[in-house]
Amino acid sequence: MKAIALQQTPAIKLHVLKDACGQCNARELCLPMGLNDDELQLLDDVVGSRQKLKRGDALYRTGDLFAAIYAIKAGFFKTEVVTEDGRDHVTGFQMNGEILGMDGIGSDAYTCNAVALEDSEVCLIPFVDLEHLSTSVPTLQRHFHRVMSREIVRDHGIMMLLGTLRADERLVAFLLNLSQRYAARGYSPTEFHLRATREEIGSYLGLKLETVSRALSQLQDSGLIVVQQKFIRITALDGLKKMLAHTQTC
Amino acid sequence: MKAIALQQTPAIKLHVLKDACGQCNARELCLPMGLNDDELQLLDDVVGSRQKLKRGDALYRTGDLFAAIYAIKAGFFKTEVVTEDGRDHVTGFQMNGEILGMDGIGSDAYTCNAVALEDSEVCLIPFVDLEHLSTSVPTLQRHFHRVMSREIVRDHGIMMLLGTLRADERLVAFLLNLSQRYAARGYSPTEFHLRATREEIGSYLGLKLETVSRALSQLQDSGLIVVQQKFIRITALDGLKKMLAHTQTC
DNA sequence: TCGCGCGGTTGACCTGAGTCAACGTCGCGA
DNA sequence: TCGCGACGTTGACTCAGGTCAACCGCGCGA
Repeated sequence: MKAIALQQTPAIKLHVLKDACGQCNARELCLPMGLNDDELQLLDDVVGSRQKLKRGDALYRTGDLFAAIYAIKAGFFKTEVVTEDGRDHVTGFQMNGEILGMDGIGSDAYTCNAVALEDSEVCLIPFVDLEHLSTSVPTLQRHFHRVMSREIVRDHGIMMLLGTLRADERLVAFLLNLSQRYAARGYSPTEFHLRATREEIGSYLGLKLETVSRALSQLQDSGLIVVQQKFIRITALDGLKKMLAHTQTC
Repeated sequence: MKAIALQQTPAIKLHVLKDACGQCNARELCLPMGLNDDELQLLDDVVGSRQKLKRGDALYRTGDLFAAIYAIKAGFFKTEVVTEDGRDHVTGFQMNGEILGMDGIGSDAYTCNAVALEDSEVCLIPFVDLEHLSTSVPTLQRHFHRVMSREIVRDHGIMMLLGTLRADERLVAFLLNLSQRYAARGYSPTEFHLRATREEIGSYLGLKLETVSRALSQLQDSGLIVVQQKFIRITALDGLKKMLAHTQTC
């Protein structure tokens, strides 16, 4: 095993230099998922420049011409839709391995703002190239469709949340979702930093910032979590899950 | 003009017999949008059986194995997500020319129920065939991506609605959306029948059925609409639009 | 180092929508 | 034709979450 790995070193070096998908620690969650080495190489050729963003920078804004989707290499983003009359609403929080910009495909312009909530890095993927490559790499085509479909399913989940859950239940669903996504990335599922403000979380959950603050305090008083500003420790994961599970059952 | 049309009759007859996309009156809103005649023929070959549904029939249910998406030829559907604990939530209403089933792509199983709200007819499109064809017909590939993307954008709009609008504003947004979609299909934008019950509308908008009823009555009292059971006549389209536009502006 | 401002918490009060209940109406099947 | 059941409307009351306001504390820049 070791010997084989060593023999492969030169080829791997090349990848490292290119800083490509094959070496990205988000690859297993990202677009390359399920691709073999050859297909991965083809995708590498399509993935364009990396782009670094500072906290607060917008990756794209509503109305910007659509040309590419973005894979998040590292960092944390929010997407928000804004109406003419100034109302805005956070539609999601995205972390490494997730894809940004699919909202732009339908109208050749992005329909929301994507803003970095911490210093971040993304990979630009020109959409025409991706479409072209996916005509010859069925695995990639299929996987891209899956990614889009899951975005739709995710949105349905949020619609359900916004339409049927109480304030504290929404908060719990949000925390459990974060917990699960951090776990999938090898981070602690029970200790993490919120990158969003109470106001952004509130916008996402259809609540006011005061309500978010109160609900967090209440969960802390119940001994389910510990809150220190943006730091969250979940002390009773099962307890949180139970809060969601049997709300209307009994 | 007339003569040319007559000359084409034999070819058209063939299509009519097949009852295919080329003759479907929903084609301009549906998957064939933007395809030329040759491409249309290829798509026709892929589109499988038609399927008729009675009011109340489910086209598919949560957990059913995913194999196809469906184009609505005629009729009206709702999609609803259901949780283990019995909560359910209507995520959308679909009419002719729209695509159902894209929620199933991501996990090889449908993630919601699609139920006919009136007698309806759909075209079954085997998904593997669609993916295969779209590798050789870029226009189709691109259009399918657009359709999925628009679904995402639509969902973002509903999230905004659920997160930020008051009950009466949600109702108005819902009515204006229906109005606009009927108009796009050549029906009256100001007179139509709701196919959904007050409860289904409420679920969609994150409201209780009583609130929907009250909001409708209130809009009628304001002279903006006339409600007779499921029949709606919009008497002041501008007035409704204004209700949404300048809610927080002044 | 200090002070300012942003983000967060908490309390008091208010209101929009939910809840519960009674009643009306339409359409269908016996 | 009648009666039943599903759907819809309306009223009275309740309460979850919004609003407004005061205060705290941390971090950043002068």
